[in-house]
Amino acid sequence: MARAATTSDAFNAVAEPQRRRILVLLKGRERPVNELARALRITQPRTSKHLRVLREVGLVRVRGAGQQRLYGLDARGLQPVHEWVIGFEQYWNENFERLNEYVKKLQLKEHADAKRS
Amino acid sequence: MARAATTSDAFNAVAEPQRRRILVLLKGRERPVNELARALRITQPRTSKHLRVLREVGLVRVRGAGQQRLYGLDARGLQPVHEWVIGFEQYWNENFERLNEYVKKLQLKEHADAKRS
DNA sequence: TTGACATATGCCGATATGGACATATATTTG
DNA sequence: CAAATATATGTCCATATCGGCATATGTCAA
Repeated sequence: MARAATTSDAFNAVAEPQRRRILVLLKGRERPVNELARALRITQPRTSKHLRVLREVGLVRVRGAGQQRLYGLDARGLQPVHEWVIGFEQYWNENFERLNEYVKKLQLKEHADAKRS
Repeated sequence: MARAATTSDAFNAVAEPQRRRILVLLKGRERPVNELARALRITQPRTSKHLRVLREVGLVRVRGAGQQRLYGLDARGLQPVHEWVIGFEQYWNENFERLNEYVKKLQLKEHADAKRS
């Protein structure tokens, strides 16, 4: 088995820098493919392929508008990512660092006390 | 150019389910490789390789402890991921959905009014 | 229908897996 | 030093890209 498909879930889809940029660009409003391609300075085919991946994991929606196809953000799929990551927030928090240090010192102290008694 | 290396950044490292599980397991305390392998029910070599990736992006630290090597969490590298995702929070928020609907209706109304005048 | 413009797809090449297995390395102990 | 235990690495295989290019598909206008 090779690496998981980028279309397997939001985690994989979002691992690609260009796709993250696309999602950011779609924050404000819907945009047609060519506009995205120009903004990202990548070819149109590549843009379409990234959009396809994003569509397959449900992070964007498409809507035909004449000749164009307008892509819009559907960020709900990012919620699982957010929930997973938020579970680690305390570990990079400065306060947690302090608490951590404090606990360590306490443990050392208790250990020393136990030996002494 | 092929897909970005899993060691290129936290986004890629975390795209792998097993690696996410490893990070979760390391939340409470440091653990040796074999313990992680047993917990994940994957082979030891595979576990070591996942740990290597996590080490290369700085999400875990290693510490020799006798024959064992204890891996510990260093979640600071997840902060960029969190910051990126949090930028989309408003878009999956129920309140935002409502606001969105409201704005759309307003726009429709204005459009109609403009026509009428 | 023919053009023109906007997108989507197919194919090729180079690369980086993730998993299984065998094996090298490192550390502790007798 | 040799054996035992814990890890790390190298190799092989199958697969999934990502990018570029050519080209098919779709839509609108004259």
